[in-house]
Amino acid sequence: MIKSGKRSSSAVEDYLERIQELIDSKGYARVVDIALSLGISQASVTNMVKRLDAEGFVKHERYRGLILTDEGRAIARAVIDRHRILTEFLRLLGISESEVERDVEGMEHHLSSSSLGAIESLCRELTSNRELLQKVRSGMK
Amino acid sequence: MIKSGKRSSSAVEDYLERIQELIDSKGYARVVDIALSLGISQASVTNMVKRLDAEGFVKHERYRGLILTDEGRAIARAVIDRHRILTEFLRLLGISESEVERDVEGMEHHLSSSSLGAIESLCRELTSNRELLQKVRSGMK
DNA sequence: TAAAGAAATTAGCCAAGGCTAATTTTTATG
DNA sequence: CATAAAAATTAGCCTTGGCTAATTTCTTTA
Ligand SMILES: [Mn+2]
Ligand SMILES: [Mn+2]
Ligand SMILES: [Mn+2]
Ligand SMILES: [Mn+2]
Repeated sequence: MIKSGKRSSSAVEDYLERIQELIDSKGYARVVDIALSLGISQASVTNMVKRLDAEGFVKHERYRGLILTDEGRAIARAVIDRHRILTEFLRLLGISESEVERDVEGMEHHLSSSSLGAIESLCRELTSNRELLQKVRSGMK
Repeated sequence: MIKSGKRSSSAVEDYLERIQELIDSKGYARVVDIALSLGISQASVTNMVKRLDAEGFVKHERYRGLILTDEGRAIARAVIDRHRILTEFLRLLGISESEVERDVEGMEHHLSSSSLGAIESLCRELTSNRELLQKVRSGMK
């Protein structure tokens, strides 16, 4: 029996995604780093961390550190995956880096795993078939 | 000189999209119809209509009707376009209708026109090349 | 080891976008 | 044309997720 897990908001997903990325790259995620890298205030991060703890996505010790629960990590990994695939997809299509970032950061919260799988398959095809890729790229206004 | 027009929220875009669709299909958009078809209360619609009027997206006469301004119509048309292309794209990939609807309704607010053009081109290619489409579809888990 | 500085938290505020209940206005109908 | 029903609005509430300013706790350093 798998617990269903209610849909997380885009904001919650962005926090979990960034927390996991910080842990992957520096080994820990401090409030100040989360704030800096998401471009929001430390106070806002403290509030959200309290919420993420209450909802069981992180374990938080006041004035100390922060770790992800299994559930929080699962959500973070899923978001990071969607981010990665969507980025690969739009880059393949020749979209400018700044537009890729903006589009992906929004779309990553609205992609079912079916759609993700389909786009993944499409990326594989576009990568292995450069002629196709050229054709698609040349068909854009 | 083209007025830049600040980014509209997803909620604003959903309202304008639906208002335009109602006008296209029945000739007018009443508060009660907007509420019914978006699945929200009439009171919430009245509030938003007031906001859309204040921001110049619709012209509203109290207890009377509602029309879109040029700016409102332009936004509505753009959202409807993104909705249509994304729907075509995910359907081509074989995603179930209910997932298509959910994904599209969210993603349509986060797609630059570059990305839209690229996906449009991709749809043309997938439509005219059934062998490619089969290959992509069979590559999905 | 006492300050100073950095990090975290709290308090209090705001806007967006929902809701229900009550009221007002318009429309339809006997 | 009076009244009932439908539509629209208002009033008042709530949650989410931001903000700044003030305060508290931890860490570094002279
Ligand atoms: Mn995001
Ligand atoms: Mn992301
Ligand atoms: Mn939508
Ligand atoms: Mn739509």
